[in-house]
Amino acid sequence: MDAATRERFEEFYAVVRRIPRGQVATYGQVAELAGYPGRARQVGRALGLLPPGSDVPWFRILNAAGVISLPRGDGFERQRDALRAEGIDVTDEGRVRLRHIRFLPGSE
DNA sequence: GCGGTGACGGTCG
DNA sequence: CCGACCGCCACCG
Repeated sequence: MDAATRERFEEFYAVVRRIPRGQVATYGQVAELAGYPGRARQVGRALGLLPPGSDVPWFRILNAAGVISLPRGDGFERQRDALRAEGIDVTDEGRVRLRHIRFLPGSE
């Protein structure tokens, strides 16, 4: 991984850290806010590299449909539990009401 | 270097 | 609501 990529991933993390408790954002939104529109895929890649116990709230990131994108399994359940732990309604399928809890810059 | 893969997403039908 | 297509890009075999 080159320096430019690491730098970009750090910028993604910085955006994710700004998302308030109880709110969520989409991969594409994080990429856009970081200044890299169209690179939603790399946001997922970056979040996947986070070590356990990171201060980056990776679990507040969902896909554009408002659904957890992690494949079913331990990771999927950890994210679902983390969201519920902060009062967010999440269906067993991992869907939230995006329109109601989406992070909107400026409404912080 | 090439092709496939995947924590993605907008557009169309 | 769903699937197909295409654009995106780091990583892997």
